[in-house]
Amino acid sequence: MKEGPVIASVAALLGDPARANILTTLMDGRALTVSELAEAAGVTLQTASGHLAKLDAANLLTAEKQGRHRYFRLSGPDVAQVLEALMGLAERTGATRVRTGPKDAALRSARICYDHLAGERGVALLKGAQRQGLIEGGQDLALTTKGRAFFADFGIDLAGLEKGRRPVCRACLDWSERHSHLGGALGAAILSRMTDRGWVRRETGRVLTFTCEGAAQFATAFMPAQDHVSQVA
Amino acid sequence: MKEGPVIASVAALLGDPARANILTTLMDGRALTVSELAEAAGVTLQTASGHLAKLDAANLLTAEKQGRHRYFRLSGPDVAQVLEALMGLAERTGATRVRTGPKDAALRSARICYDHLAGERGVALLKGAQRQGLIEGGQDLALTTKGRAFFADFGIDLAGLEKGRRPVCRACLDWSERHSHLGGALGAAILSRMTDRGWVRRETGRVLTFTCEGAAQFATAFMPAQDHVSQVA
DNA sequence: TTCATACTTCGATCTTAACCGAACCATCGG
DNA sequence: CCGATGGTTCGGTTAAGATCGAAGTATGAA
Repeated sequence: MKEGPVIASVAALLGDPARANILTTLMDGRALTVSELAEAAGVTLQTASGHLAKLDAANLLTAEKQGRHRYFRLSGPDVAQVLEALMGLAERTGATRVRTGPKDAALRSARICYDHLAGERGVALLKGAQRQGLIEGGQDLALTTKGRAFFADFGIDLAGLEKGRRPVCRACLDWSERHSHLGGALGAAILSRMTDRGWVRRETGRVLTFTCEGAAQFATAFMPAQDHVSQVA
Repeated sequence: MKEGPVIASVAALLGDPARANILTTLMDGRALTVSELAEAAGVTLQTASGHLAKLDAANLLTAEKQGRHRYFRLSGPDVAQVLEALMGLAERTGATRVRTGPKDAALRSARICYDHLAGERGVALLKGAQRQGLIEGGQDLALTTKGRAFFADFGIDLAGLEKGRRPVCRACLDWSERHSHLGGALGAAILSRMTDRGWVRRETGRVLTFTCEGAAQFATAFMPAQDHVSQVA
């Protein structure tokens, strides 16, 4: 009738457990096949295929055919952002399950949000960068000249990033912490450099684990002369 | 299984047309009775009562009893923000209806987003304030000293706002425009002052209309020496 | 060609939940 | 105390859609 149904159709799409599983699985930014997603969602191949068709029709996913596989990925960072926002709401809702497993703790410590670092470490990264005067602004973020030098030194091609359509700095609200972490092209580039250097390793799902040395270097780089983040098992 | 269901339960709540209608009706920040919401959603009283109970249980709404009425309102600005975000997704989804009625145009021009100004005018307000150097930052917004003087002069008690828990400046993504408008305590205060002064009138639903004089004063205040926003019927 | 894998489409079943009628509480006005 | 209005609870109906088995299509390998 009014404008309600407009949001209802999207929300209904996200409201099915199988589809929600598919989407959250894709939140790490990778592209997965139908069978992989079916497994992740806990449904059969046919069922998953149907769900993916719907999500694709709604432009929440993009499909890519390679041989006899079809790879699906989130169609953009904005989709991931809405999903994170919903997780935040879910937390306040009380729907979040009480049993906080070990994997959950790992997730809170460090995880991938689409293609950048999230969780405690992600929030710490942004806070540290702001404290050091590399990035300024609270909600609309911008690089300082000092920051430009720092990240160039870190091995990031800023000019290249700025050519793209994607915003360089973007504050992305973290559902587990209550603060923002750094998204955007820069956030993605930083994570990419960190994996290149072996600071961090991708586990199953969205979990990221820092190597022992990686954690130390991360700390000296982004939060010098400051308490380090407590280690989480 | 995974973490999907966490978001699924919330999303499913938003995914029913009746409930979506209820929520979007409440997006103007007012508190409405069960019967009013039933009417807005196009369902009977009993049905609406059931929906409201669910939304209340999920902490998306807060209820307030007054005599034999029960007033419901959104439980916070963050709920409204998620709803706006979903509208944004809906647009990209193509689910947005093609028939763009006259009311739709009015909505795009100026509307209430929870308790602050949104739509073309809302975006223009923030842009103007930034251009004049009253507010700085792109995503995390902050008042400049010049801005503090300006809004104090505008009749806003900044010290009072800063005492509250609510962030003073907050960028809120606009679903119709593609830019942010100003939310937070300051956004709410500005709209409040504008209605006090008779610049703007609240229509049915979320629509806001500027008086002729109000539009002029709005323009001189926030976008001096610049093209004015085109008038929308 | 033939077989196997990856996926889609179709059809039937079955669960969920939205919906309303009717009856039941609560509050207000007299 | 009574009637009227606003809201909730209950039960039965109904419609939507999630699910999977089975059959069909496309790609790759042998």
